[in-house]
Amino acid sequence: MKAKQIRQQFFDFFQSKEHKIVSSAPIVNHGDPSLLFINAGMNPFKDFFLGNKVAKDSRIADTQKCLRVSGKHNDLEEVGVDSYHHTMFEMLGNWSFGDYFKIEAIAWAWELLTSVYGIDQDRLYVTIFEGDQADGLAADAEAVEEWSKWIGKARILPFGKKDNFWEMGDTGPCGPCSEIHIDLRSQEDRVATPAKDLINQDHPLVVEIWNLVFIQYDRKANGSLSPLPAKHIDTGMGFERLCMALQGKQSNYDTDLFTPYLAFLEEHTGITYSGSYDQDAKADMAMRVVADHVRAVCFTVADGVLPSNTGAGYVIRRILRRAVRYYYSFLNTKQPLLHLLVPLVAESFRDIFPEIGQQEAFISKVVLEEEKSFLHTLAAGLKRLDQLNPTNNVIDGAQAFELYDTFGFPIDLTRLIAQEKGWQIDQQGFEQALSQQRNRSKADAQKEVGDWVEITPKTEFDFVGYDQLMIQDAHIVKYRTIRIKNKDQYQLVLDRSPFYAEGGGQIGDTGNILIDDEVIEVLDTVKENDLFIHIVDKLPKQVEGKVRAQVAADRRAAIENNHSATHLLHAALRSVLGSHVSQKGSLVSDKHLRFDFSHFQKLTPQELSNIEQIVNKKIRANIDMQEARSIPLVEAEQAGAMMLFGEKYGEKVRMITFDPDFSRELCGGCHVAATGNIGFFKVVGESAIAAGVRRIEALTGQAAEQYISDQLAELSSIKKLLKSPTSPAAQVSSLQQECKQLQKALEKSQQEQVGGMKDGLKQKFEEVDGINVLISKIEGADSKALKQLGYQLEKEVGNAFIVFGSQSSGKAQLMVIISEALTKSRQLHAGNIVKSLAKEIKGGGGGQPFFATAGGKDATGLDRALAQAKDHLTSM
RNA sequence: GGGGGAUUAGCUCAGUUGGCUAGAGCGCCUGGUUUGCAACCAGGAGGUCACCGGUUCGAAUCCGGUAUUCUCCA
Repeated sequence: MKAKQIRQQFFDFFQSKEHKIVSSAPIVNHGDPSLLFINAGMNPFKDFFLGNKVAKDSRIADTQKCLRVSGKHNDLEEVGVDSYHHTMFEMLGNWSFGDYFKIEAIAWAWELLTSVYGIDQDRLYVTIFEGDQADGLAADAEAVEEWSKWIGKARILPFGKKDNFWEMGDTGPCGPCSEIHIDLRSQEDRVATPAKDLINQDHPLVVEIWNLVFIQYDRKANGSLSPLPAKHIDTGMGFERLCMALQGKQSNYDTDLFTPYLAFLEEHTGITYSGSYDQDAKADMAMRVVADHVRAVCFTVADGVLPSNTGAGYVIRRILRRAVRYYYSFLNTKQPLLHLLVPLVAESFRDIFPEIGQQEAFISKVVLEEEKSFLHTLAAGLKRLDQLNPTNNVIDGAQAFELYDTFGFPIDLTRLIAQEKGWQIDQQGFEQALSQQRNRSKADAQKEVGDWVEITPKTEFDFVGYDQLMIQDAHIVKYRTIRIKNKDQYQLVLDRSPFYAEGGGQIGDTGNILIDDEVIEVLDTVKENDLFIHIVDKLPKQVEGKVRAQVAADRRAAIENNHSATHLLHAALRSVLGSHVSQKGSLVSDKHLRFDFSHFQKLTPQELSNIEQIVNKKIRANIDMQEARSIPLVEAEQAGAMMLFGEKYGEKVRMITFDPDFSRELCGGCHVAATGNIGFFKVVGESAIAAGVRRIEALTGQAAEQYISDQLAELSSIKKLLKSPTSPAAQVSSLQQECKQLQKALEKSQQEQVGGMKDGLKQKFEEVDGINVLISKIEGADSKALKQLGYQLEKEVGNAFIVFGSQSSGKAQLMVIISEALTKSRQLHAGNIVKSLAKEIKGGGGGQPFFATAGGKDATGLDRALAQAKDHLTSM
């Protein structure tokens, strides 16, 4: 059975059990710094379990794109080594939010696996929670009872808290779970070792395929458990493993989810994939690494993360580079390879995750550029490594670390090449350097977070800033002090607030809070989960009672101008450049706006001016803003709103429209009431920021006006200077040419001058002891010209000993030039001579045997110095 | 956010502890040669050594700052 069918059957089955089939949430977790990527199927539904939100449908099933690569679940270095670890994987799940519980969850799981998928019942085992004394929990008898209806008691195995009790965090919903394991070993192996001894032992063929979590308790802050009023089901089935089981394979990589990539790699590299998991089967491992990583990279890029050097982007970069490292080292490939696999990924997921295919060209480009850049990094590192000359054949830790840290050259590659050269690496030194770097970064990031001081117990917070900029009746909910880099920062939370917290690219509001005649400045507003935090300059003396909260109105108006203009720009870009344009980033401040979008070429001046014209036209049309503040996602979708990175199920969204036929976007930010407020829009910059991503910077309103008048002022002052009111550009161009000609003429004239002087000086040479000697004081020559003069004289006269003295602005200078042959035959050293002479002018100097200079403060000594010069010659 | 690099001709890069008039390959221009692929020979143009400041007799080179960029860590 093909993977595609397996997935479809899962959906069909749960649909028949009245589940709503929803699409996967984006793999990238925008806006939650504590979790960069979705790493489990239940992630997008967290709020339903926590009770923060109520699900519209109480039964849901889906397949969720997941990425496990950082944080608690760090599988990256495992991937490729074994048959079942992945960076990106799909998690099938069915969910009950306060609806059905263990009876149905267990019965349906069994039905799907055995009746629909036809898995041999003999190969299945289930585990249940055995209870925990510390928590005062008995074994999960209910689960045992339900399982007993379907499977023999001997195959229901109890396990402890570690394997069979699931908790989301330190507090909150949790409960026992029950896992279904499958034994895929051969008949002989099954006879030799009973499966029950291998469960939860990391055996590649005795694996968990489905975890049913029964959420029935609430973990309190004091560690105790209390029963939840509404019980939930949360299940997760690893799709790749399921395919392995149903396709009768021994490895996830042998399923049709991965074989297309392996086949392509075989053909492209000429190396045969043998499916070995032996430590030395490096090529096999490398192929698995590439096959796995290309999926992860495609999915994350499609969901809006680009390789970069921070945050989520850095994780993507590391995955991509790991793939390059492996094909570079073990597949004998030194050219970009990964991007060639992108079309295969797009094809493989066309029906279920169309976002890959929709952005195929873009993803390929991003991957290719990143590959190129890393291959370049590798080449530079190799060169550097080649120049290394280790003592005792050991590369010391600092050097290895420098390669890694500064030049991005992977340590395992260093090790590999070192081995080939018969060198070793001081591993300990490397680790030490690495941990020093970690500590530095940690020390920097350290901040002391003080406890919240609660004033008004409140869990709901209202943002009223869409409609009001000032309210009189807010209350302080809590406040705290945070110490960052030895500076105190004060944070305040209000029950209601007109202050917009930084998010969605829009910066946070500033303003003030008035309490009891005390004015507190609000320096910034930020969001922590759903909490709006006002960063203030001091803590109020009086914390109880009503406070007045007032947003700085002019600044906010400027922000709104820029935000609405961003929407108009986005729409204009799509109409001028095409619908492949999608937002890759955005910054909206009071000063300007910045919009990053996918597009492959530099915008022509014509395109830019078209875009400006469209935006300004829409501004002049003074279109009213239409706001749908809280509508279901589907409704927005049907209305044709532009979706950025996809949204997750169940979210209520806010839709902002400026003319239903022009701009309609999901957006949580602040906007003008009508586009006329924006006044004027002006693009001030267009540039590339990454492969396939361009950035437009623009100004609106007063800032745009100011920009234009500054430019015009500059132009008019240029015109004034040129005394040419009509065509300053032509004037400048002709001036440039004239300047160049003059420079050439000047150069020529200087050369002639030096030439003339040279002829005169040539006559002054006298022969001393078979050497052509010239000792002369030259007035008003700068050192560069003097040097040039000296060199030319030496060249033309030959066998020469030349000493020049000169002075300018009270300072004296000496220069000694000796023909190279003389420095050898007569043991003359210009540097030593000039040093000695320099004493007369109270200065110092030096140089090489054939050329040296010295400078001094005492110009009166110049004559004495020159007189002495000859002595140095004769005394030799 | 913190650490470490880099920035030299149109492009890719050399430039040793500060010391000759800053080089190479490719590309470009001129002439020659040649009906053979990224051909060969001779000559030539092209550089504010990222920018600003400092140290020094002397700075591409050392020091400080700024900008851009790469890289590792968080």
